[in-house]
Amino acid sequence: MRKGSSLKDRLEARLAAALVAAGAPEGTPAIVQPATRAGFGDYQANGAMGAAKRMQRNPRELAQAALAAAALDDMVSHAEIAGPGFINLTLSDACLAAELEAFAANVIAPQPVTEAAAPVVVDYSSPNLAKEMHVGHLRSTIIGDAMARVLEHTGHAVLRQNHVGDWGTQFGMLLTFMAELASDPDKVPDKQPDEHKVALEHELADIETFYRNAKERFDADAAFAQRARDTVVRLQAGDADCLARWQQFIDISMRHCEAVYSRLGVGLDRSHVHAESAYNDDLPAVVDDLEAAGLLVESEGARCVFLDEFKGKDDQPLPLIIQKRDGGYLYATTDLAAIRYRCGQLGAERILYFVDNRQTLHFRQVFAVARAAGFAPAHVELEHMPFGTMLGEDGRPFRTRAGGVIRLTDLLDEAEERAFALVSEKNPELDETERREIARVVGIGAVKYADLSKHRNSDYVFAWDSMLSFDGNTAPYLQYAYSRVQSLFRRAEVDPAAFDAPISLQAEAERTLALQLLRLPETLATVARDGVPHLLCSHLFDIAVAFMAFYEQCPVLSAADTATRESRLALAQRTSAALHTGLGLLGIGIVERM
RNA sequence: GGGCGUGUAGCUCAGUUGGAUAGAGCAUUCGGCUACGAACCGAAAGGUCGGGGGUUCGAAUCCUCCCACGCCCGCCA
Repeated sequence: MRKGSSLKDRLEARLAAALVAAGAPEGTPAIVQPATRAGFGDYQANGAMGAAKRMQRNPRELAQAALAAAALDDMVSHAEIAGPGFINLTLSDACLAAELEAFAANVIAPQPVTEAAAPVVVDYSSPNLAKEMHVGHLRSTIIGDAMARVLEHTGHAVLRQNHVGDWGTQFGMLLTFMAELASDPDKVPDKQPDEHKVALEHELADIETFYRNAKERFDADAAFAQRARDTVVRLQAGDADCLARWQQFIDISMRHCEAVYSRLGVGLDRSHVHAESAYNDDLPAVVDDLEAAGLLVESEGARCVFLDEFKGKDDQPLPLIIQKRDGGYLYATTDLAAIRYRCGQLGAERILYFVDNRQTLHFRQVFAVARAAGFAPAHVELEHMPFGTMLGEDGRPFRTRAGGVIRLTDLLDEAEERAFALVSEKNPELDETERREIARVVGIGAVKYADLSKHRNSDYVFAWDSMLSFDGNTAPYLQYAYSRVQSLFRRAEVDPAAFDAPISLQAEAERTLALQLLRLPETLATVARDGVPHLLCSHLFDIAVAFMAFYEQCPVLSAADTATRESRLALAQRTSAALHTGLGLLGIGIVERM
């Protein structure tokens, strides 16, 4: 049995083969899925109906023939044809017990990277270093990070790529403002009188404010604006002075990001940064390649690629601008260079972009051009994994009353504060240090889960209360379930990591829990394929609900006999491992008590 | 004007290549702590799946037309 293969996959493979054996065309899927209702067993196969229709055969007969040919006796204790041709399957207790036996190896342990697997590149977070990270960066950062973990767990070599913006036009403005402050500290805007002559380093401690002040200068002073534009040119031409100041700014801004990543428990560090500027030297080569491929066209002074499949207003051809009239490059050029690098140097077989859905058209164009230019060979999958825009509670694109954004730091502070108040109320007997630590894990977890648990493609409304909710389908519920299992082990005085015992499923609640646990691999496979971690959230929630029901109905420590007690402890142990692993893949922490 | 996306319970959202009686959480109502931790559990109530038409054994899901909202459509990223 292959590690990580799900029960569903195995049933699917056997029934699909059986359908073919029963006369269906090669490649006919069995369409196995969890049963839609309890009375229908554990899994159902719906493929016979569609196949029979195409073959003009009686669907129930085909289903019956397939079921016989599949010979599922080793897995299934009861099977029947229902309705127009559903195949309803009930897994045998022996099968469930055997699966639970191998749980640690098949489900919990990461799948080894097999074959000569080419790496999957995950492009996520990618903040613009000109500004401070704000709540709008949560989705890309958190979802991308969870996906990187899930892909690794399911046996892929993953290369995280943080394509930070460090080379855009705004840097001219920022560097000019920096130079001005360095030479004349009196120009520091007097937001507060005592900040009048602060050092540059101190000023840069709040990048968001720094950016706003620079922008104000830019908008108000034409001479300043011109100097800013000149600075961009000098920077991109490699002027040593500009580069030094740029480096200083980038370092400070990167440190801000790293602080946020660290608080969020996001697995990004400097080794994953491959900034826009890193492609600077490649850009002329990208242009040359496009030229050589005969794709470049000059239009209104700019060099563009026009592809037939993209039309703009009035059916006019839609350009992808590669090089501006003034010779400057744009983000399309950098994105093409990145694809060229990731395919050519990194040898990627799949590249995932966790980027705002407003860039959908941009990526469709860039991908198409990358194919046409040969930067991305046909076997490489380029996938934009778009996510929704953050809206305010009025349904308009999000802003604070001051027209700004909410800094991630402030959101996380608020989350921890609320969690601390809650844990202090629920468990005042814990000492403050422990309550602080619990508040940190619970608060951050709640924020992350709020983002992870929704389908990434829908817009979402920024609201403190829903983001910091601790009730219902939230991270704290899952963390609570985990801490309850741990409590069981503390009382039983056994180490869950070392404990094991034969499992025998008697009560209905035990069987339900077992099935939920064993479905984890099929969920992980879907998440890895489609980039949808919300399915993992909802599955972990199902596991937690099943555990809570089991916990209510099935006494563990005071079970009637030792065998039952140990069997239930073993089931609890699987639950603990599943929650630990699942939350870990989501990047959400756990606590032993809360 | 064209393209992309969204529209499901009062609110926030699930719904996996079309499957059987559309599911959760919150809120509401009712019940459960001398109990392996009540951040919990059980139950009830709540739906013309934006609207019309079509495809078929079967549609929230596929096709078509319409409505509402959001985003994108040449030198920002």
